[in-house]
Amino acid sequence: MFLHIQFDSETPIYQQVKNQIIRGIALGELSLGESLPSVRQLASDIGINLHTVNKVYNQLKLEGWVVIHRKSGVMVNPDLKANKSPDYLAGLDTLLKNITAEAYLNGVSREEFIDFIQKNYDSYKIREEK
Amino acid sequence: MFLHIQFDSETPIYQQVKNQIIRGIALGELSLGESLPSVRQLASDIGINLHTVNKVYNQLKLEGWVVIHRKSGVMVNPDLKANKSPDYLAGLDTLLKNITAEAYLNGVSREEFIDFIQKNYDSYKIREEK
DNA sequence: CATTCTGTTATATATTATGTATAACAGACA
DNA sequence: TGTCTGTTATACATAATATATAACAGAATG
Repeated sequence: MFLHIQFDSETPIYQQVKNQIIRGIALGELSLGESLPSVRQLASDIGINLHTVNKVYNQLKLEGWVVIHRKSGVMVNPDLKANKSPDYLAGLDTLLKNITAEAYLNGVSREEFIDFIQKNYDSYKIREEK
Repeated sequence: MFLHIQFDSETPIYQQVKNQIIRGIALGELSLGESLPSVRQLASDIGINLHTVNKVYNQLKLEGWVVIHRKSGVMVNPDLKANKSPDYLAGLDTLLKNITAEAYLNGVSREEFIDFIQKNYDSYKIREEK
């Protein structure tokens, strides 16, 4: 797996795992329909508790990123749907307002900021399941 | 004051207050050198505890957003300095990678995203102290 | 000098979030 | 029958968040 967890980070472990899985899908490192490790396997790989992984998978399921079948386990949702819900957009709005304000005050120019966003977007490409 | 706190939010109160003060500076709603309410006053206005506000002011001081003088109280730092430290930039990098990945998967186009960033930046302008 | 306002510190308490530990359950599959 | 899945239950420890009450020390003002 491609996960790198910082155990001394202020960001909770489960949040780091969750973020990296979602990013993995966007980058195409995880294809749609691809199987993810079992809760026990991933927990063992990272060196964390089973329940922490289970929490991640559960949230990913609730948010539609993965589907879970008994026994077959967890896989990236083969039918990912765009979710521009009002709640999501409202949260994104607030988040970006705060981040850009701080970046502006810290001397990050609009051009720098946008260039960074563009480079990120250019690296994203959903990889279809085979 | 211009603060609007959502008490049912997952975002901690102190974090909301902190974000809104920083954003207030970027928007020019707070001028450099402007006095902020005392810890007790602001706590009373919002309807929260004195210590929660004190925590905010303390973090803002440590990060250089405000200066605090005994008795004269808290004011927006008249000599704000850009802080593009490696730590800050690394945190911003990780944060934006995660946000853009999720936005991409949720169907927010690069153009939409960038347009939003631009409009934010256009609204920022530090207001100098008089 | 006494009052009043500052931020600050100290204690204590309550609730929630995070993470771990151990165990067991039920479905699916070989 | 084992063995693998996710899932649930229970318990525990630690940290984060927020409140409550009280007191302290510096600075300004009457």
